[in-house]
Amino acid sequence: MRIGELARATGVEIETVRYYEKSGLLPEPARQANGYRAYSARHLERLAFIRHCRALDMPLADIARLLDFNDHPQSDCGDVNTLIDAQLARVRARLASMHALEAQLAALRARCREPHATQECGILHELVAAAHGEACACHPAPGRGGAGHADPRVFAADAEAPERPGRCDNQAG
Amino acid sequence: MRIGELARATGVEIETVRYYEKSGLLPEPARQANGYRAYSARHLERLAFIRHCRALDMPLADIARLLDFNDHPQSDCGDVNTLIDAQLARVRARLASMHALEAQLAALRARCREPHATQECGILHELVAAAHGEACACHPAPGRGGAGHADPRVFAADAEAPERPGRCDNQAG
DNA sequence: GGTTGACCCCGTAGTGGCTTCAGGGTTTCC
DNA sequence: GGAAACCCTGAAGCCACTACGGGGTCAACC
Repeated sequence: MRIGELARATGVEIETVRYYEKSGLLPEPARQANGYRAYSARHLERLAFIRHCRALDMPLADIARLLDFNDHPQSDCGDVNTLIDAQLARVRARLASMHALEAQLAALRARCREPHATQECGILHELVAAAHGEACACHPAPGRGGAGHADPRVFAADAEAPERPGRCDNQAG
Repeated sequence: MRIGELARATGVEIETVRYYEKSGLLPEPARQANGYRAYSARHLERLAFIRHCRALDMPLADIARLLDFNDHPQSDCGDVNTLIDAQLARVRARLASMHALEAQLAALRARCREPHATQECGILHELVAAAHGEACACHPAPGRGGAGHADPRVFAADAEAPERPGRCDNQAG
């Protein structure tokens, strides 16, 4: 099985397959006489597994660990739970902030229904007002002490990040 | 106002402030005799605006365009609408796929309640089965024709991406 | 046998939005 | 006067790819 077939069979792009190999997720396949990669059924299986986990938005490092568990069935699977829990926590945190985000954007969009000069644009006025610290959905208090902005980092950090100083104690206004 | 004060006032990290300057979002400030950056109220305002837009998860390129509209109040604001609409569409598409994701992860997690050997781990079994093409929440059909996996690219592409061949017609099994 | 086109190889660089690092200088406080 | 806090710059690292450049291989067709 050549790389193109493998790619078609799993729905993973050829470049991505080579990338997984380089990153150590997919073992190096045998080579044909001409240097082409020759994949086995085991590769197909493993790549499909990776693909599925990626569809679950897991980081490659976590997938590597799952593959490792899979390769060593004797080990305790407690860490699998932890791993899935962490992923679930990440997804839920993201989901929560994205709901807030959607509400804000929808409200923002409602401020401007028809074309007009930018000067009177409700959207820009709202954004500027919010930036000034006036009330808005994600930025309630005009000075200090409010819940403040949703932290942009929530998409990257959250759940298992080591503690860091907050960035949301907005004092402008 | 030095960079540290600006950073504290807006809740943006110092490095990020410099990064925004380098990317052209924030105009270069004046310098003190010792070379330190000296920011004005206008910078504070602009950075707060950027921060607010980033909290709305807008790409920096879009923010640059909003700032440009803001700087030219005479222009028509139709593009502001388009921009917010695109952002809203992106967020909604992401939300939808994240909801599906959460359901899958929760179902997966339910397969494994207590510690045991990896060999009997319901989570791994489910993942492997799914990768094999057997039924699972995101991968219903055992061969072809199902809705297939959620496309990982949905987080990057979606809404306004140019048409591309689908990657989800999984034929493994 | 020459050409076309599909397929494959490799290494490197680019994406976005930062973050970190290395290696310095300046200011402030005790 | 020495330590700590602050500031500077440029470059590299992060993630998970994606794209590019420049080449080799192979089967089919004229």
